[in-house]
Amino acid sequence: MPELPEVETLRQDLAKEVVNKKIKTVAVTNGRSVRRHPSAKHFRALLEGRTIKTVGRLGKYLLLTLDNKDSLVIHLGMSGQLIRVKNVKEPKPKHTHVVLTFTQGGELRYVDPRTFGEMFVSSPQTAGATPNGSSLPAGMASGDGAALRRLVPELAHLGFDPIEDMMSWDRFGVLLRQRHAGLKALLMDQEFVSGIGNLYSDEILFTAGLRYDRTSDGLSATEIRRLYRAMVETLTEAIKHRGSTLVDEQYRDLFGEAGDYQGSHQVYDREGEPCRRCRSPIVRARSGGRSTFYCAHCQV
DNA sequence: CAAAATTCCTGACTGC
DNA sequence: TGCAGTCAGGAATTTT
Repeated sequence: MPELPEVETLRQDLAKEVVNKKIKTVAVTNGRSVRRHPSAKHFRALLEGRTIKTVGRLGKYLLLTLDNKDSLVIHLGMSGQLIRVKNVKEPKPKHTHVVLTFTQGGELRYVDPRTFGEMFVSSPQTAGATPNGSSLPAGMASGDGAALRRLVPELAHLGFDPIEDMMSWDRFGVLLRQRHAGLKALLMDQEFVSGIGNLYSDEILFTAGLRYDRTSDGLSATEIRRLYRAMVETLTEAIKHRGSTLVDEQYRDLFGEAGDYQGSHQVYDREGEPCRRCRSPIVRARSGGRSTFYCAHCQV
């Protein structure tokens, strides 16, 4: 399941591949993937003829801004893939639901077996709640979280982006103490911090040396600092490795290549295997309906 | 058959 | 009693 590092990898590649490309046609073969729109025709009409200007990201959402200030928003859900194809003749994989064909230079395909993901076009002006409708800052390549949020009112509820929106440990501590939630649940709460899912929350908590069920308002100053550092470092490292592709998972980058970070996993999906730090077996627990992996010795 | 995990929704429970 | 926050559980989904 693509989380922040996988989505960021996609963003970087999309920025090189589709910026300044003009969308000639849009084919929707599964309406569920564009379910926010009244119809597939509506979705198509908003995209055809538009040119992609920038590629941003907020949490797990990709934002392709268009030349008319609308944004094509993409969330991959659990099994979504974006594939850049130069040769339009290439056979379409099963579960290809949306295809954007460019005027010159191939197409962008959206593939999503489980259809939890979605695409939609957002208009800053019509969606209201944007008093001054200020336009896109020139030269914005990746995400200025505040600017992106202004552009896409549908994403206004998302919490800060841990990579784009840096903050002090003090500030992070204030946010933690405003809540009284289990650390894992909080890290996965997209309204608190956006982009972290089951895999990376486990990895971050291992690196921080904190158990998943510690409460957010019960951390010492040192622990707060460790958690913040672990969050930024883990995600940054995973981005360097172009994300995680699990054995049974279907995350692939824009060109169909696997990520490389799975080999660095400390706890995720390692039940019973020795902790890389202390050799004691990794424990699997259940939290919020999800599998949780941790080291009972290293994480306190 | 169960498990995997995303967002959204609802109902239950807790503390003040 | 009510309210806000937290949390568990279910739906939608397909593959292994």
